[in-house]
Amino acid sequence: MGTSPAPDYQLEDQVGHLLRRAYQRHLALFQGIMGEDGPTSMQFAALVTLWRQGPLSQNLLGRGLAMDPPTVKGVVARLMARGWVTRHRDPADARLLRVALTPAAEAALPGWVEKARGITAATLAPLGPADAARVGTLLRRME
Amino acid sequence: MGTSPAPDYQLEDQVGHLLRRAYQRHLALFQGIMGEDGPTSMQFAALVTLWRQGPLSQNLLGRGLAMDPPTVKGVVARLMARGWVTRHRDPADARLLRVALTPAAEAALPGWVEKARGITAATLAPLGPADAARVGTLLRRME
DNA sequence: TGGCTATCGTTAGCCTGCAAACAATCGGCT
DNA sequence: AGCCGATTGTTTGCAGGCTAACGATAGCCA
Repeated sequence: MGTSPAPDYQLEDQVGHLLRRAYQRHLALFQGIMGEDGPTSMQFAALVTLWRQGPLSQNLLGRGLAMDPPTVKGVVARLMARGWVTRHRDPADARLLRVALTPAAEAALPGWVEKARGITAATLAPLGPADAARVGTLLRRME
Repeated sequence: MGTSPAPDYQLEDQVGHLLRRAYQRHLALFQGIMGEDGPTSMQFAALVTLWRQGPLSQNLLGRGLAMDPPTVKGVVARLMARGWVTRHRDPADARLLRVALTPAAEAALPGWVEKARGITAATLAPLGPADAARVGTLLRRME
């Protein structure tokens, strides 16, 4: 006679589970719309950040994206391998690695941003415009 | 003269980014409250599901948790290593691997569920009760 | 019976994420 | 000059997550 399962703890009702599921669906939409040749979700986030802010140190880039150093390193390495980013030591401060977009990435970014708008729209599609705005506000307060 | 960055595409406003950040914060709270000796987020989800539903095949367990087969395999392997779960071939259907809780896990589960309630509360703490309910409803519609 | 198809699980390979320990560099302060 | 603390990046090791390709079993149906 083990303890009986807590009858009022429903996994499917927990915020954590709901957040994971919603993010999971978003990532699937991202990959589907961006396609094989496009960047992954985090790769795109890094590229857009570099586009808007110009070359950044690995560390600063990571901070803007809420990624810890080992993760940034991996993402940047894959961006380099794909030819979308270069990495050089900062001459003024030898600790920094300046990450910069390549021309290829700059050329592709406008198209990717358009797709990204579609991805956001698809993620929010089940909600009306008013609820889409609401969920944005609420999630921002939960960060 | 590269194309100028899309001025109205703000990464921080995209649902995907907000979902990731909120989930990230939730996981940090989970780990902090559950502690070193407790299960991880997904390990706990698996254990609770087995508690409520009884022994399940690996596949069914994964379906209940929205995990694909390779991921389930890893989670179950770690649960076995921690002594919280056993795994046996189903005598009636040789394809199935029946996963079942150990007495150790059953004994610990009530305490873990209590902590899990605290984790949900902590995740939703920035919101009032009304907004907490709202975000649940909205996320469920986005799944 | 024999074969077809569906289901279940595994492997390999890739990507994201975290903590902890470590090396290198910089800046300031003595 | 010399030291110390802060910052930056790396490595290692672990956990989760996906696709694609593959073997084994079960169930059905000709």
